[in-house]
Amino acid sequence: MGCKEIQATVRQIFSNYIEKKGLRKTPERFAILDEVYARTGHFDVETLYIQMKNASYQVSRATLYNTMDLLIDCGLIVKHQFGKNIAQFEKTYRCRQHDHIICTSCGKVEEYCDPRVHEIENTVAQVLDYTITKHSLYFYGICSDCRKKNKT
Amino acid sequence: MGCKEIQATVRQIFSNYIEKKGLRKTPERFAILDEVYARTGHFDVETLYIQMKNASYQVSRATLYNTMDLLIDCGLIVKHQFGKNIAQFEKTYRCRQHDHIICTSCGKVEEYCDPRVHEIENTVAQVLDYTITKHSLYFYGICSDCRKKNKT
DNA sequence: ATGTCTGCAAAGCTTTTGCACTGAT
DNA sequence: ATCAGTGCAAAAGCTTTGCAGACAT
Repeated sequence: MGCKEIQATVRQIFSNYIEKKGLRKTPERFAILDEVYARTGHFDVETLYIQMKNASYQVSRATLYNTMDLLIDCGLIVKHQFGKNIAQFEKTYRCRQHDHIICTSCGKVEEYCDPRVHEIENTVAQVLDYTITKHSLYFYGICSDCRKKNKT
Repeated sequence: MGCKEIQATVRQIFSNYIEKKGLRKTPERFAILDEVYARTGHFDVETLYIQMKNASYQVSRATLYNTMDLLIDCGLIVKHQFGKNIAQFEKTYRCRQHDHIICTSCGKVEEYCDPRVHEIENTVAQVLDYTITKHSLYFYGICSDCRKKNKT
């Protein structure tokens, strides 16, 4: 599936969601969705704002925050708080579900996937009687590069 | 081990830390430590500030934030970001290590402990070559109470 | 005595809100 | 023609910072 097809598909998902919720299909909302899906990796609202200001489409911060909430609600993006006060976002469609490890020395973020996370999720859901909708798992530590540098 | 003994012990830990770092043993720092360890559960800086203002000891927000950083650094408290922008803190000494599940409907926070988290940690550390110092794991969902209410 | 720590207030940053205008339905 | 959505700017809320005075060493 190429970039164009993914764009078309997520637009369709978003479109269905908007209809279902009885909201309006504004050009801003789809422009933001495109911009989000053109990005790779993590980003924050301010970065997206600057980028869209400089590029073809102008949007306000208010609309960006509003649309982020919609995209989260329909599952097209996820929101992270990597220990800072700046929320980081990440697209999810056609992206393998994964968790993150952050190097506290250089700030590098890497991804991994371990099926045991879901096993734990199932156990916790059963024991505490929750309907779990999402999880967030982060490991923090020192990456091998930083370990070497510190020894020098 | 009673409350008094815990207070004495954590004061000693903090005292050693301050000496090792070449910092000063100010009354404010120990007053904040006491207050933190007198609390149960999670709290934010503003709550602590109000409480200390109303109680025997007056401290500034600046000192509170400063001291929180020290207490985190010496491992006497941990900092959480439960998806909001308000940092939540929690004491750690003599507290069983645990993770959290948050009800997205009523905001209730419950705790659980699953040994498989450490197994995942070990695997990730080995595969990606990190020295992992901490992790944060949160599940989000709907608790049984809220599920019942929504059906009414 | 020295220089770190404190308190206060101001500033900084991200996010939210109020309001008038715009545009999707 | 409605009224939800947008943009702008102001406000809000948590956290950090600058600076003068206080006090631990």
